Amino acid sequence: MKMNEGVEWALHSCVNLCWVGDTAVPAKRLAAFYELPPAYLNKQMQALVRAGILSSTSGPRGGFRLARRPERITLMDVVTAIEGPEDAFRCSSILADSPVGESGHDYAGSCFISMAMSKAEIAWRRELAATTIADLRDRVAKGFPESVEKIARELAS
Amino acid sequence: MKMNEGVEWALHSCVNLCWVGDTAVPAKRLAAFYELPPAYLNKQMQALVRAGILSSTSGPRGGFRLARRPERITLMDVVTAIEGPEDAFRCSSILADSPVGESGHDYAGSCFISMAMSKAEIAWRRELAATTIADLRDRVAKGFPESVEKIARELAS
DNA sequence: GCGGGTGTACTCGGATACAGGCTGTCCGAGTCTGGGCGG
DNA sequence: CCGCCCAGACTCGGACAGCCTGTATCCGAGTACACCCGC
Repeated sequence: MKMNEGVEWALHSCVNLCWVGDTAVPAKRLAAFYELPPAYLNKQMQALVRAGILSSTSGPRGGFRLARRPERITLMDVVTAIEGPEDAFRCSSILADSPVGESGHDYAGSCFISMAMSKAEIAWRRELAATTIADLRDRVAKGFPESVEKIARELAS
Repeated sequence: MKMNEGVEWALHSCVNLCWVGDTAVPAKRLAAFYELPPAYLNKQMQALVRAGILSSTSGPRGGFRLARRPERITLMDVVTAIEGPEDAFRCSSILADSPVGESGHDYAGSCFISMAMSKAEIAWRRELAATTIADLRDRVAKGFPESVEKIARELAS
């Protein structure tokens, strides 16, 4: 169970986009900041666009920008955009194939094991939804104020 | 991010092993209960043995049994045994390759993004650790008492 | 000098290869059982 | 009748293929800019 590496890239890039105001930043420059493969980061950004987290512009002076205020973007939004909406644990209803189960029945909501695993994932999602990109931005601004200007300059060049 | 299917199999099998007392049940019979591939389930059971959750016996009348009381086995233990101890989100310290980072430094404990993701995973793990195999066993006993005897008989045959 | 048209370069977006891990299978080592044999 | 020995079968354990998702890349469609030409 390994999370898509794009989640980390997407989160870092979203926070970075907070510092450049409303100007669009191309994937190439976002990738250069962390020395990431530009085309692959572009693929991840596309997922964020489809999820309505970013908006994209083509052509010269184009690129990506935040589609809404950072206060309205949670970590949960970003994770879901990259990983998809499905839970990590998926009840395959093996009970349906057992002597004590009913064939063809969906046990995702009734099997105690599935319910316990779902409860844990909900706790995880709740925690992710409680933090926003703005929270991260503020922590960086408070903890490393000297970096902010440098990031903005690097992404603008 | 999809969890190993063996986790579901292992959890079901652990609960089932609660009903047979201290007798060993071979992987072949555990697998037959859910019509699972026997050799592959055996592979997952091996992981539980390595984690000290089950004990195994070779030869006729051999098989797997719980290595300790179900009250002492949490869902977290089983998940860790199958999936490994690593977190789903792994900080790759991309900050170290950025203009504002220190090359070679490990940012797993200082990067705000990594910290936020870890906090969510801890909530998930805490929830998993709060439920034991005994809890699941009791819920089944309370909710489906007529199934218990049937399971025990099926696994003994 | 000014406006319009065109060419160019830039960027996103999706289609296309490559790799690693999960899924599934097979065979060998070890062990317990059960029956046969000898005392 | 009892105890020992041996053959057989059973089970775990690790080594070996196949597939599917994540990783990485490339090329085409669309667009905005900048330059050039004509008025």
